[in-house]
Amino acid sequence: METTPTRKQQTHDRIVDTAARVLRETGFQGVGVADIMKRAGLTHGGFYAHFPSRDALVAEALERAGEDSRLRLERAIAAGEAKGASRFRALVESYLSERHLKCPESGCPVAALGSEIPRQGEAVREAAQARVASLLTAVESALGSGQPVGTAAVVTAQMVGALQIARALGDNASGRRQLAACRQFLLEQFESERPAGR
Amino acid sequence: METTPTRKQQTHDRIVDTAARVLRETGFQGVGVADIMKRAGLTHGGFYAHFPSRDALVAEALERAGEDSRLRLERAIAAGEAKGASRFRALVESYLSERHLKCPESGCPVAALGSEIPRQGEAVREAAQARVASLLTAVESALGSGQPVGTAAVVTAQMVGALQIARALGDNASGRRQLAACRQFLLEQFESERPAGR
DNA sequence: TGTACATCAGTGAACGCGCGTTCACTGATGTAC
DNA sequence: TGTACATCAGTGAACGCGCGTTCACTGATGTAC
Repeated sequence: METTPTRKQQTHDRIVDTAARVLRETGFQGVGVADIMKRAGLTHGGFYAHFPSRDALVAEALERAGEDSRLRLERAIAAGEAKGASRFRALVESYLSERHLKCPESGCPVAALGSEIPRQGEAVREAAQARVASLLTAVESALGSGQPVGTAAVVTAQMVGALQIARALGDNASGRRQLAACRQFLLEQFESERPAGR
Repeated sequence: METTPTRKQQTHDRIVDTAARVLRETGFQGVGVADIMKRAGLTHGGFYAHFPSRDALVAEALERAGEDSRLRLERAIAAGEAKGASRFRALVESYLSERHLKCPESGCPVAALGSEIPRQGEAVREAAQARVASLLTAVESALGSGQPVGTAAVVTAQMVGALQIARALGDNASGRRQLAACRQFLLEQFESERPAGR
């Protein structure tokens, strides 16, 4: 029963999308009710017709950001496979790409917000934990079979840490060196399985 | 010419120490002028006799937090060596300890604040970059010689990412599993050099 | 098809609150003679 | 050693501002007949 969305649902969606971008770009505290509404082309007064509180929006935006990012990764993996790369190589090259370094607003929310998660209220923290779990699952599924238990945890930690350190260092030579070192290591270490046809 | 600190210098020091703890516990936005002064046993009015702005305090607190954490790590490494462990093992076991998981306020500021660094003002960002560089150096010096270029970057990324993901998951079984997986991997992979006397 | 009315989505002013910052003042410490 | 004064560190009230939240209202959309 896939009905066409009502006007209100469309607006709700637009607000969440806006917040999902701003959230990754400016952090949890950067999501202000009035600002998000303005960016979505609305006035702030209507906000509470859509969300019971600011935190509810943040939790929803986090979920949206995670879905965005997961789909983006999946597409990159599919594109890589089509070119003959392994799923794991495609994952690593996409996650640790210079594009992801430069554009947190369309990237992984775990990397963009990691250190702030433990300080959030319960609803937001739970939404964030679901995103962490989803990222771990995505990494697990990109790894070839036959990797020891805990490999997804290792790879995920390294990817998230690498991106954060590179972003902290800045979009310059030291940041890019940090990314490249981790990219190279992960591929040498874990790209065990060749794609079909090799 | 090591003079005894004046009364004002002592107070300044106490404020910075307080802020260095609160900063790691509650993040950049958690450092409020009035709150920090109150915790240091003062009223907020006197703040600007010590610092030109809130940001100046944050930058100084970040530096202090980094020094705190570096000294703590060095002591742990020395203690580990005394018990016959390699420097690298001591580093990893200390950085990825359950204590560090539970107590961000006395731990590494890069792990506690990583994702927020790119969004800070220039002075704070520069102080943070110095802390990242210092952490990379500490890891480098704990690694045995003969590791390929970029190994410190790899190890640092993994440790920072592991701690953040573990903290996001919470101080429970899943958080501890995350830590343990990375601890084990790092030791198996990089503990090449045995301490003197073996 | 056209009119009357109810419902709905969004507006904009207002609120209370906490924040960073400023400043006139006070009480304690230190110095000059 | 004791007194008079200058300097210093810290106090507490006040400011302007931005934030999350509330609410009476408006104009558009949809429904009944």
